[in-house]
Amino acid sequence: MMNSKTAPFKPVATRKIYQYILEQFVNLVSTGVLKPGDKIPSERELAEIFSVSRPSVREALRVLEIIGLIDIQPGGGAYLKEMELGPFLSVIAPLLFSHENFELELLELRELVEMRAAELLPQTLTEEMLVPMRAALSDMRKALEENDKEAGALADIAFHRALVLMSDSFILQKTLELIVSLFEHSVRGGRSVVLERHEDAEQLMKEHQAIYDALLSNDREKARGLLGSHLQMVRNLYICP
Amino acid sequence: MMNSKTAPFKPVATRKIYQYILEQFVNLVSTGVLKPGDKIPSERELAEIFSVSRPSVREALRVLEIIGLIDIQPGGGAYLKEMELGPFLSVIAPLLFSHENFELELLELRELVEMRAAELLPQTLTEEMLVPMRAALSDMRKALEENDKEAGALADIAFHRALVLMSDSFILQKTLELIVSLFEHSVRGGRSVVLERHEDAEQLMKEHQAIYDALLSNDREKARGLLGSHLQMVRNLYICP
DNA sequence: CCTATATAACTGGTATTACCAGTTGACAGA
DNA sequence: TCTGTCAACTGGTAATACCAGTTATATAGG
Repeated sequence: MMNSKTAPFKPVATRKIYQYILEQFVNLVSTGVLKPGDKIPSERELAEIFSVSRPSVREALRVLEIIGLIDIQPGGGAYLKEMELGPFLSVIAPLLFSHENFELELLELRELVEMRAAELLPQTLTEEMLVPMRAALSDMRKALEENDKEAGALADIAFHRALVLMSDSFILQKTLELIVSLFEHSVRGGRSVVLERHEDAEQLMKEHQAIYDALLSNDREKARGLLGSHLQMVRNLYICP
Repeated sequence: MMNSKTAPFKPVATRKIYQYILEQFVNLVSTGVLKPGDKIPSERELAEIFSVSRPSVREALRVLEIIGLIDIQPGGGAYLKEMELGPFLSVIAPLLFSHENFELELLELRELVEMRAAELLPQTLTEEMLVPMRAALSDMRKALEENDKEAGALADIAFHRALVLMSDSFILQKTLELIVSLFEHSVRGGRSVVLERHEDAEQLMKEHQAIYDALLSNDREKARGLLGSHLQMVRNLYICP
């Protein structure tokens, strides 16, 4: 065998065709040339454009589908969308959730993220910044009145999303999205997010309202304290439902 | 168009063939039937086993490759491995790093994770628990003497990995892995992890040593404080290199 | 007998072709 | 105008072939 010292050559990287196609797509998306909603040419057209066979194109599209960058409608076509990790997570979820206590640890991580987001809130909160949070709050109130637990859970998530959004930290937002997605893919996820007892939902609603009020009066410290106890209560609800 | 209220039917979910294959693989891995190192039957065999065509098998394998669950050697075969997010991240990295300050925010998230891990350390630290950390420390010392910056960076990561490992929090470990992987895929990543100035490396080394010493004497509070200032310094080094 | 080389039987990568099932839109008939 | 049909798409799947590698075996040389 030839020693690397005698032959100072570097291995020639041989990438597969689908990787080149993938790279082009990702680059076009990240540079903004391709935007969500855009329609992707048909597989046959792409094969011709890239001068490759249709299977190669399909492998690239398969990956784009898994990373949640395109939506493929059989008979229709493929459309770009805002990247979402759902499809990917639904594949690897069984691997993650085989670990004991994973969901509880997820909640703890969420606590960490949101408490940090609360620290990073801007000095002064304008009325405008609070709009998404207020919307989530009113949604939650309506859901509570109509006893629509599904909508209530969604509004709950929207509230916390709105909070992290105000922190203006890209990575905290992404991390929260990841946590939420993971929770949705958990075994108990679908049910545990939806509160069974009406009084619990009402209690959570009040806590959200209190946090919002504190933020409205620009008392960030108070809001952070309320958020902390709120998250702790959510965790308790999860442990003993 | 038929209203959903007049027709209480639910859409018939039509899953694609590759998804069924994918599901079987993931389930077999998560239940431990298939383990890392196992060789996967050839594409032709799998096609026969599943009674599908080879392209369908290939699409499933393509996804398994992207999620980093198998290693495909052209001409050789496909082997299962411990799941790693590298291949997946290398695809979506351009999408994430198009955001300004993403790397800095990554460091901040790491700070959050490690500080939390330091909180979760067990009450009493046995000699055994500290073995990985001590190993990383000695690696770092050796790398410093030999002026091997590459090895030094690796040992640095290993040190922090060892710290989070002691927290016994699965999700914190996974989150740190994610952060490290993301950093490796960043544009500056490869270079910025490697310190240029020798005196900086020596300084970091001393701080690591101090953290280790504090843990060895079971002074968790002191260790946590040292870790905090250490991480802050790393961030400063990153901002003004 | 042992080693080295050549050969054969694999492997995955890619291309080609074909057919099916579903969607879509235009067009003709009521 | 509405409705049904039909043609031209779309993606999903299959079958087949060939190439370029690897691996194992067998064979020829020492």
